[in-house]
Amino acid sequence: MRLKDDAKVEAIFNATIELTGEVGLNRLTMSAIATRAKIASGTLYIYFNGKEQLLNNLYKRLISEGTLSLLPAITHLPIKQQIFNIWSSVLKFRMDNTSEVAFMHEFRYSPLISDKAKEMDKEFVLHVLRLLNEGKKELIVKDLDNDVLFPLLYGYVDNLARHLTHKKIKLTPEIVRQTFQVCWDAIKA
Amino acid sequence: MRLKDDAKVEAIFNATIELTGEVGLNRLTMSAIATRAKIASGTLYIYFNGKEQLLNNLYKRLISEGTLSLLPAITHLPIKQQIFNIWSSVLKFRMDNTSEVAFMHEFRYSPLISDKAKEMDKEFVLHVLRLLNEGKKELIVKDLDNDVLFPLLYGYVDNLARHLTHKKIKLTPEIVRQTFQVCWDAIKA
DNA sequence: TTTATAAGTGAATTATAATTCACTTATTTG
DNA sequence: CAAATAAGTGAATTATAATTCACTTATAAA
Repeated sequence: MRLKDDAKVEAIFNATIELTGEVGLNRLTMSAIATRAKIASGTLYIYFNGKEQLLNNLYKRLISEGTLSLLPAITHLPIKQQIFNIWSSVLKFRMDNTSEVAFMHEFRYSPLISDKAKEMDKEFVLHVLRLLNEGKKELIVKDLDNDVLFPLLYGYVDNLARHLTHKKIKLTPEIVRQTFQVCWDAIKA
Repeated sequence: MRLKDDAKVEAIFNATIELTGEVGLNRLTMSAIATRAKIASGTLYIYFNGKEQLLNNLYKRLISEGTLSLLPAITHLPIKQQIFNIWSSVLKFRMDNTSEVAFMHEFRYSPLISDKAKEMDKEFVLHVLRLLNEGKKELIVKDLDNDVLFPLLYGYVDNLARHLTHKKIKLTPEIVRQTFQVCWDAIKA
């Protein structure tokens, strides 16, 4: 018997990301994915039950690469330092993987997304919320509800990366520094 | 002869907004729109050339309601006050019109959007950028590039409104105050 | 080697949804 | 009121894209 080919899954995922960037989720077709991945359309159904499953699997994979793997291993640094590290790596990831991020964004707000996929980044969010809470305990972060603080960090990084990418502005250490300063001023006590 | 019926356009727009919220742009069909608007599918094509035109027209209408009309008439207030007024009205608009905002968001990042529609909010953005520039001149706003400052305001309001809506948190004057304070601390010199 | 099994194929099928059009109806205007 | 014109209808058509399946190939295991 023959075994499934990991390289094919990669090719399928890459094709999906590329095509979504080019034509969007709406006009993304299974046959286009197959052609781009250099396989037959039927083969897609050997690897995935259908379009939704394919997209959800890709999304879950990207979320784990784009969030969990960015959490720093070292957790004994000062809070501000830890938040800076996360800010910096998330911003860098989003600037370095624009097609992937575009896919994630479009998919996240589409009705194709499954509940399970939606929950994938929960662990990452929880980590940041814990940091904010510790910061409040140490009196270095504003004593405001996380529902008010978290959207600032998330909304800013999301929009900033999109904006810089759109205007073809390269991410420099200076920009990382400046934007973190803006963030920190926003949330610091 | 018979005249076109403005109320029908309204019904079509409302149906489109509702349905997009329920099933998303992907599964939004012309027949569903027609049924919901209580008209025949063919009638849609009397009012619009097709799906793209319908969606783009709706988007343009919503943008002008959701941005330009929110710009304050009075322009002689202090910069900080003006920014607060805009912050407050944009946040309120976004919390009060969640279906419309969801449509706008999904459509904006879809490939169906026309270049002209994309430019609709330019005037609004320019107004805010002018305010930021004046703030810098008065030394009350950080002397950073607008490419760094603007995404904070836009990203935060966008994400905050979505987050509060999702968690069914009502917008109180206290939240408006707190979130503006966060913003202002972020951008103030 | 052989063979059993599952991957791989892509034309054909099926499903879905956009759009058209021959016809009916309402309303304006002379 | 009658005629003209454009709105309004929805079944039929057309377009598009998901999915299937009878068949071919590759390869792991005997």
